Amino acid sequence: MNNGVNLKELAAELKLAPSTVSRALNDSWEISEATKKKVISMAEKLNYQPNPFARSLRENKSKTIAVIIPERINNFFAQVMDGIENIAQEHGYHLLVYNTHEDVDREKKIVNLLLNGRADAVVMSVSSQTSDISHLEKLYARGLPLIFFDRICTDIPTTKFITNDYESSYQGTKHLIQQGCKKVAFLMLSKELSITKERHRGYLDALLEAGLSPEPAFSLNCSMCEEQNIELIREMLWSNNRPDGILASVEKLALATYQAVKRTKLRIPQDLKVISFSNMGIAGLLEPSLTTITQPAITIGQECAKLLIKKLTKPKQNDLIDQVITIPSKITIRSSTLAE
Amino acid sequence: MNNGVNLKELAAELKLAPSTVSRALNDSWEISEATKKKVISMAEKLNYQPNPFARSLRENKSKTIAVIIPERINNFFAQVMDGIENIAQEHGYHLLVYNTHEDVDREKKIVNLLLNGRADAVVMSVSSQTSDISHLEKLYARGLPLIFFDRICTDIPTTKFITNDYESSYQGTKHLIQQGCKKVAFLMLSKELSITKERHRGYLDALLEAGLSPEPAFSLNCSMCEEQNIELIREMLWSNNRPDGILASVEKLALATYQAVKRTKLRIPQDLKVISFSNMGIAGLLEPSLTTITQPAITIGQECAKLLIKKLTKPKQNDLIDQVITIPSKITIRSSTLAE
DNA sequence: TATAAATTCGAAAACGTTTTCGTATTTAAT
DNA sequence: ATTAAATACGAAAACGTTTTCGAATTTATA
Repeated sequence: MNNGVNLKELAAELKLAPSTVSRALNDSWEISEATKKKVISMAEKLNYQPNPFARSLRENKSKTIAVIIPERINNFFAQVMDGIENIAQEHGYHLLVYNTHEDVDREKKIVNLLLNGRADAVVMSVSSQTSDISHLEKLYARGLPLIFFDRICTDIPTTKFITNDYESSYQGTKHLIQQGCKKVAFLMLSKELSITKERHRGYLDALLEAGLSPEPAFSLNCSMCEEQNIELIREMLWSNNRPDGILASVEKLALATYQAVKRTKLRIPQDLKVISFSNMGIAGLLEPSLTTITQPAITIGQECAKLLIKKLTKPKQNDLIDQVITIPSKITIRSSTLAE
Repeated sequence: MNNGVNLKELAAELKLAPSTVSRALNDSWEISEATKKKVISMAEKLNYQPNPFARSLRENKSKTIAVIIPERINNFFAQVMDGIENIAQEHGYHLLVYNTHEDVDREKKIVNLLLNGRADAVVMSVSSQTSDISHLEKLYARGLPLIFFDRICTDIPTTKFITNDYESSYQGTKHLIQQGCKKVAFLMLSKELSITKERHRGYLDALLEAGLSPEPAFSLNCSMCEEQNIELIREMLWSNNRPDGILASVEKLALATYQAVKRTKLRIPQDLKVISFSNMGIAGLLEPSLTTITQPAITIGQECAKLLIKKLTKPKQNDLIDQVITIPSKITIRSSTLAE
């Protein structure tokens, strides 16, 4: 409401020109130490707060980064956000946060909102329903620094941060096989997602290497609806050719699996072993405790922010070159994959 | 980077004055329908995007709401955020999100950052370490619309949204007693917090009503350190005068309790019954499943945003009067409080 | 001592909008 | 036909910064 004192008033109080005061506050070499001190102390006394919009308008930058995630109630994305915020706060950047709720239309609207330069850069993970990427291409063409993480968009030539999806999935599947599984199922959110493609490849390769033939029906394409997923999994578990192991490519599908199992007579891990990509803090408190592939979420967020801020502060030297940077996950073995 | 076409260029293309174009786009009555159509179609053709900072500077508002929470990896706060974002998106508002990590110093820095008018309003839940509220008073004095939720600041005369903390806690404690508990402990994050005060009152009153004398040692003041909390709780459970029931005033302390119990020979619910304020989606998947008091998080978020936006769009008619609005929680009884 | 260079500051433009004020044209009223 | 009012638009100011350009004073150089 009341915006306090502005630069002109501060200058008048000091009997100086606004330009001088501005330079003094920005520690310009053109201003003597004596006046700098006077200006700064008066600014503190009057509690001067520069208007961010005037500054943004003039400098054509907002010190703001937009973050777009598909889900907020999600340990992985929440941790990434914390990582981004860590670095951003350190450098005086603000965070505009948007949740697409896994909805492409919402994603498009949000991306279009960012076309006007409200944020200096965008870091995002695409929704599971995103196949048409014209909105992202438009954003990229606009020249706005753009970084993807986790669920990346391969066709946009910029830097992406992911975990070792293929390798982790391969190792996870291998672990299931080593624990005695013969029929391993793979649970995915959407075939479009970069992570499902890579993780599915790792899953398939591990099967083939073990001489197991991948059953098409065991690659289960789930939806966004929790209850639907549970029923889908339950049906698979009730079929006469049911899997004895499950690799969930995202956390929520592991939880859906646990719920589905509760609707059967099956026991984990005796009848069904479960491993999942998950950043749950309490995987050890589930019954049975869940074997997880944990992504380095905070690090991923930090690296995204670091790179972006480097690009923003030294635009000449740094370009977001078209590359995929991989930070490995960590497998934690718990009861859900215990051999008998 | 490239900001596209601006108002002046758009006006030149149309051979009109910038003022006319501005008015046409803002659907002013001073402009004829004919020119409005011309302007709008040309604006779409050239993909004109108004500069948000120029607009903010001129209008002295940013269509941005700042949200300050103490923790991001927290089901309750994540749900509240989703609720806020729902309403905000509907009305074209953007969300600046800040996480204090339960740290007062961080909270102060963030609040000071908002003093310059970057956001049109603030909705927040204070950190557990906040006792000195001078920074909040300054923010309030600044005239910025300010709303608290959950962890409120009673001394700031504005509108606050909470759940029925006292009543829920009272009922939760009563439930434990009804299930046979004679010695109920209360776990809190910090004595300063509004929610702990209210929830503790409810706890005490339920004990007194049942003729049970509150044991001071059973009101356990925990810290922010997960491991410390677990040990604190474990020690309490190992004492020769251990509680047989626990009411956790926040979710993370219930989880700490579960971890602590795993380090003892005790069983839930046979030796210890547990109930907790919690918005976990998977309370039913814990072993044993956790009896919860679930706050109407999404609704709280939505109501905060609704009220704030009403205040922002019709500033004259709406004031954030000094009142506490209560939206009741819901108790879901599960295995962790089952009587033998 | 005269001149060049360094130091320190001010005036004004610029960023891209919205809005106040003014004005020309058209329509209505007498 | 004359005047009043309504309609439709333009010129310019304003929002609060930063920065370009210029100028005055002081210091260094010859």
